[in-house]
Amino acid sequence: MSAPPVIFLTGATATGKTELAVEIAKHFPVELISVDSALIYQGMNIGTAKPDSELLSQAPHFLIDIIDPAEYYSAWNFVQDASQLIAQIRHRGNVPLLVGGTMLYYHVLENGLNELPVADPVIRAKLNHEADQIGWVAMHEKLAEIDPESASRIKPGDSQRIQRALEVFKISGQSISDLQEKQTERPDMEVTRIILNADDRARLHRRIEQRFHVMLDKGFIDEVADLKKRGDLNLDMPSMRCVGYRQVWQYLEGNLNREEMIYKAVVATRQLAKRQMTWLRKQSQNNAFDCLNYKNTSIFKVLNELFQG
RNA sequence: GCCCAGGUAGCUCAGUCGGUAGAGCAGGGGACUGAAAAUCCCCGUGUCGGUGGUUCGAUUCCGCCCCUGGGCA
Repeated sequence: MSAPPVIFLTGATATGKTELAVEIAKHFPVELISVDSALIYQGMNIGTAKPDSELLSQAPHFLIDIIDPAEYYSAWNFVQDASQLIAQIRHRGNVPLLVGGTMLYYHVLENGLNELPVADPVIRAKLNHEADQIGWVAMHEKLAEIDPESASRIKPGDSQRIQRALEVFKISGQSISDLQEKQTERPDMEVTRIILNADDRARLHRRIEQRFHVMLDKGFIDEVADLKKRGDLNLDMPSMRCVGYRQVWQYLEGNLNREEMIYKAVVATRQLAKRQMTWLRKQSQNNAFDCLNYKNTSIFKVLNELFQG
């Protein structure tokens, strides 16, 4: 059989990716790989809109619940994990269906990553300490001395990228711009892309707000309170910077009242969706199916044709 | 009913000693190579509550009206 080698199913948050993936899995020989930088965390279920255990047993997803919230994961880790899984799934004769909304992960999986040094917590801490004293603008000036090219590309306010560029130089002695200039090997992969478009923005915003209230009803605040109680997590960790978790954490610390917390969490989710759509707009200029409404079964017609080859 | 304070961008407010106005947030667009649900960049015309008056010119000063707080009855 000549099935499509890899399917990417993506879309902004709250557009129904998971439901569609499960539906597809019922009808086609696919295995699901989650492409989501928040679903990787164990114990972060309600606020990440993680599919529940019943759904997961119906339609198993790889790369969900793979690390503890105190641990770090990265785009590079994702590429390693996903590539391996894709190969295994194909070996079994199935089609990998990648589903999720972390657009950087899709991007690096398709386009490859340069060989760069891995993140080093000690160096990052040092750089943060230095930045606390002289400020990120001054750090940016230091970057300009060692690597004018990336300094011109990275904005003086972009602390995260300034830190990374300095870190790479400290570890490797080479500038990140030099290292990134080298050609990356592109994985040999034919992608069929399904993008769930948010039909209209106002409706998506309403759905986001309603979904957050449902999360609260399901006990989201308790979930965060339990994580906070552990004592080894903090707001600087990627896990606790996830949309919703950050705001509820601040609420639990008394820095936001309940109303502010809800408002800010909803706003943060909307802004996330907007950033995702910026990536998607670029993508849909390529070979995307834009499925405004998959329930009209048009998507299944397309998939049928694909799987029949 | 009287007194006071307000009514300016979607919201909270600043301001114009009279020459039609600007911040924060929201919102929109964009960037994106080991934190990415992260991090960052760009974008501000709105009957200045209504209506009369003074004035070359009123959102700004004056009168009246409407609305919202608070106080007194």
